Order: sequence, then C-alpha cells, then structure tokens
Amino acid sequence: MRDGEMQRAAERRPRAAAANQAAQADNLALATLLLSAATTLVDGIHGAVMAAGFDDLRPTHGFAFVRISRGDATVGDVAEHLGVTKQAASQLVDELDRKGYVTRRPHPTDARARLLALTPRGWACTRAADRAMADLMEGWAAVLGGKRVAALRADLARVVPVGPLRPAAW
Amino acid sequence: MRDGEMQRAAERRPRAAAANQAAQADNLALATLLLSAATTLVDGIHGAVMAAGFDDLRPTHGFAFVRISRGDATVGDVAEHLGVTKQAASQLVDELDRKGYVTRRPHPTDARARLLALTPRGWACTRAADRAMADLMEGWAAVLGGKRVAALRADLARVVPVGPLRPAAW
DNA sequence: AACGATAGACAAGTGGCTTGACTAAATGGT
DNA sequence: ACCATTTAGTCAAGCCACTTGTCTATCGTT
Repeated sequence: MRDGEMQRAAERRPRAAAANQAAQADNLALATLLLSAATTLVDGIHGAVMAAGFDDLRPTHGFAFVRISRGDATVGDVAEHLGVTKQAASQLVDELDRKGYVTRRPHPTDARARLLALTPRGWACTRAADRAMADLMEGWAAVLGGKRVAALRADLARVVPVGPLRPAAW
Repeated sequence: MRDGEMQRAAERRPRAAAANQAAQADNLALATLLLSAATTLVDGIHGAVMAAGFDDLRPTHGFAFVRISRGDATVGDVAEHLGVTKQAASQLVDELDRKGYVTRRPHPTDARARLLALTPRGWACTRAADRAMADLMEGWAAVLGGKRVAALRADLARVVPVGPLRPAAW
C-alpha cells in the first residue's frame, strides 16, 4: 500500500486512525522513557562518583570497571566488552593506569598479554558507583515498591537481548 | 565507617553480606537491562530507517526530527531539544537541509530566525521510524502482553524524570 | 535613536574514537 | 624442530561530531 492510499484509507476510517495515533504516541512515550531511564542512570551514577572525588573519569571508564572488576581481564577483553577497537581500549586502560585506578601485571600464561586488575582506588570507585546505583534503585522502590521494580526487571529481561554493559554509541 | 571496618563487619554478618551482594547484582541487572533496552531501541529503529533507504542519517538526526516534526521549530529549539550548542544544531540542520529532509523558511515574525519544517522525504523518514518503533513494541507485546507493556510504561513514567528525547552523551 | 540581548552562521580547536602499521609472542602444520 | 600464520598490545596518524570563539543582522527596551 502506497502512502497516498494509506492516507486516504485513514481518512475513511477516522476511528482506526485515531487509535493508531494513540498507539504511536504510547510507543513514543515508552521509548522516551526508556532512553530517559538510561541517561538518568548513567548521569546519576556518574555524578555521584564524581562527587565522591573520582572526578577524572567518564562514564565509559565505569563500563570498563565492570569488566575489569570481574577479574581475568585483558585489554582485548575490555575492548570486546565496550564494543570498541583494541587501540581505543588500550588508550583507555593506559589512562586508568596513569590515574591510579588499574594495574597491568604480566599475564601468567601469555607473555604477550597483560592481566588487568583494579587498584584500591579502583575498587573504592567501584563501590561508590555501586552505592549510587543502589541509592537510585532504592528511590525507585520507594515509589513503585520492590515488587514492581522486580517485575520491571523480569519483564525487561524477557524482551531485551542480553549483552555486555557497553556505553551507548549514539 | 571506614572501608576496613565495613569489610570486617561484613565478615561478621555473612547472611546480610550475601543479601547485599544479591541486591547489588539485581541492581546491576536492571541497570544493564535498561541500557540494553535503550540501545536496542535506537539501533533497531536506526537500522530499519537505514534499510528503508534513509541511509545518510545518524540516530541524532532522528532525535532532531522528533522536535522538528512537532512544528514551530527553530535551530535554537533543536539545540535545546538535543542538549547541544546552537552551532552544533545549526550544522546538523544545514546537513538535513542539504540532504533534502528539512526546509528553512523565513520566520513569520522574526527576521533573524528560520522556521524549520520537514520535507516530504523528511516525513517519509519519520513514518519509517514510527513504523519500526511500532514493530518493535509489537514484538514486546507479543512476548509480554499489552497489559504488561502498559505497566512498564506506567511504572517508568512514575520514576523517570520527564525530559526531551535527546541522544545519549556518553 | 541607541543600547544590550538574541538568532544564526563561519571558523578554528578538541577529544575520543577510528584505520594503519608495527613488534613480540603464541599457535599450528609439516 | 622449524617456519608461517595468528594474536596481544602499542604507536602513530586521521577523522568527525562536537566544542569555544567571533561575527553580523535583527529584536526588544528605554
């Protein structure tokens, strides 16, 4: 069906057209809410982390921490986790090293690779981020109740493809 | 409480510590899901729009379309909507003009300003995006049911601050 | 009429990413 | 055991969307 036909058909079916418009508005609302939720989370956590004194980091660094804190991480692993090139990850890790958040020790079984680990400062930063995240979720639970927050999580888990926690590329 | 004390306290309360860890994991899971949901939406819509032949646009352009399609938009309005400088918005709009998606006509009451409007091609692109969004949401509804999707929207609306639909800045 | 404020565009600079090129070490086939 | 290929990581240069800085034309106010 071409656009002209669609428009004329809509004119002939005003009720259906109105319903479609309402559905479209609902879709846009949900999409907007999801994007806002994501930015609210990232901004909130990042703001709290900065306020806690770790003000030389960007959100992307936090995403790298998620992988590094899990242990057994190399630069390549971080690159894959973040969805960037190895070069970008290498720069990022180098920066984190210079700023005292991670260490690069020789890999036990591969002399080419380096095993990454968080320093005490890196762990402190991670704890600050976790705390901020918990605070935010506590706020949500205070409004919705723990049950609906859990339902939110469960529902999203059913429709959102699982993947690594990577920064937005838009 | 210093970190050392906290750690020792956690060792003394293994049950509480385990519960906290579980809660922390849940928080991270929900945060991950929300970010994934946002990227899934953006990538999905952008992919569909590109596949529909509008392959010279980035997601940011789509966010601009949202404001411009609402009508009565100037470059300044778009800048505020996107959360970028007027210069950046100016470049963006110029590009959209060159590519045939928007027109810049003289503003009826302010000779400094220019009134933005979508061209037929701009509208076609917007419709393609709306269709992609509807398809995605239909997929969600097929899994969760319309009721739970509506609940998702309602719950998020209660905890997420309302704001313009702007691209992620991380 | 004259003033500061505003809309928009031109120009140059910036920063985080990319592609390209390279070294050193691991892997695999013969 | 050897050599070719692959892989981990880094150095270097380029790219591009954004920024800050500057300017003109026009608006609103007094």
